[in-house]
Amino acid sequence: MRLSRYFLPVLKENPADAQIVSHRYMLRAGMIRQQAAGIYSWLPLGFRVLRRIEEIVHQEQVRAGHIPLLMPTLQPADLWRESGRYDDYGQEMLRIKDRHERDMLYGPTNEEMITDIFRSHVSSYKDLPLTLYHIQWKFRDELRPRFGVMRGREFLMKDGYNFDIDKDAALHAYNRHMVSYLRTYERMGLTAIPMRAASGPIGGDNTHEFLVLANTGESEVFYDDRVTSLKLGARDIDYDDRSQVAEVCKEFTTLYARTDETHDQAVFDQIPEAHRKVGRGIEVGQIFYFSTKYSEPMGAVVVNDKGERVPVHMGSHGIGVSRLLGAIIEASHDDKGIIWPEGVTPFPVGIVNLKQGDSAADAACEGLYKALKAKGLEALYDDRDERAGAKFATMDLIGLPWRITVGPRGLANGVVELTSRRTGESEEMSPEAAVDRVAQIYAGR
RNA sequence: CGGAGCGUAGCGCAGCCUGGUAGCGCACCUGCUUCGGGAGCAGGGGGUCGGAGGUUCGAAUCCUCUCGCUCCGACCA
Repeated sequence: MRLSRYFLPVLKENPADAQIVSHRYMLRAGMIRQQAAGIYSWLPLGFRVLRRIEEIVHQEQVRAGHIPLLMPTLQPADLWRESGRYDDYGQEMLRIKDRHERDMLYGPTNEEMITDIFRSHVSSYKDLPLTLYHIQWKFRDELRPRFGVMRGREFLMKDGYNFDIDKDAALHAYNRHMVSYLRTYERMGLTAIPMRAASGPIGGDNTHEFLVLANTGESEVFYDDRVTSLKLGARDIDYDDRSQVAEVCKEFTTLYARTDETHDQAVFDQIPEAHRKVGRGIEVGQIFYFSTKYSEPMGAVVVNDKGERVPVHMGSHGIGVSRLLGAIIEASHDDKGIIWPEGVTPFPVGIVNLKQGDSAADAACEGLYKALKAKGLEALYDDRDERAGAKFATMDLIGLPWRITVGPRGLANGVVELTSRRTGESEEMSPEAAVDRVAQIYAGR
């Protein structure tokens, strides 16, 4: 993408309403535009990152054996009357009437609807296990939206639902989700710690929240800091292998890590003092096992191998997709702007032409741009007629992890500069070498 | 929802107290100079002062109502 033809409305000054760094940078980098309290348009740069995050979530869900579908944003109230949540949910649920005065609602979550789909089409234990998920916009009419996309009213969420014949099978689904989530967050360059959580209005007694450590987080967290060095890495996981998956979960949940909701000071005090940490975290996901809470009232039953009709065991599992943008920025930025991890960056690399109009510089940039494209990498080429300082400032702000700087001075020696946004370190090399290096960095992305 | 505050150009703000017909910086447009970390000079365009009533010869400014947004607290992916 050539910046001169892109739509990237960056701001030099900080918008007054943005209180936290991720919100400020998302506005300044031209990623979002607020339309109402807690409701945002996604401008091209923000939209690219959102799509990228969504893609990673999809890939890891499918890898775990979960099946994508898509349910609507608007739902009939009757389904919610069946589960009893139409009255329980309160003002957070946006209620709407259609032209025939039928009660509708903008879905805050989809347990009822997925259960309805399940009960109409599945009737035998032979069709289990089954996990369906979607990534869809939700609306929760928060009392107080704030912090940009971190706490919006409209937000994009991945929500998945497992249907299993018994508790053991459902707990395996729970574990499978935990592992797939760990992998999902790692691919985004995040350390998200599973912490035992309290169940909210969704219900259930087995639940973990995934927290990204950040001092702007809304939850207070207590943890043994050795959890932060646990990594899933590239290990090969068979998601159908119950014991292997359970082992991974055990590895990641044995060390103490809890939010203020479930914190137990007595247990916490037993951690060696050097590892005992109190901090703040951003909740980026949550998994639940809630047994037959929805299947029973809504009649989601299957016939088991003895010919008996039994309610299925369910769980629901969510990842806040739009919130993740904020969380990633909170975890990865400096005073100049965002620093995108390679996994989610809107463009893999930026090209800065220091002297637009200089025939050698222009030609070198064009060559780099095309060579990168040939390797499947779409660079953001700053071909504007701006001074070097303005171009650097823009690149730093929008946070592309790698930058190739091209100027007449370097070209006279046959080199361009490859700079890491994270470390600020630069290395001079030939344009061909720069392309190869970038391609190597993104190999297997 | 309880408490506090703010709505004046795309963004950041001044003007309001003490009414007299709207201003500054950034951004934008034109020209010249400049050009390896947000350039300088000159010129220019853009605003129903959130909205509706009211007071007044006259309202961004005073009064009433209303809408929106933000912050602190209690709740949530």
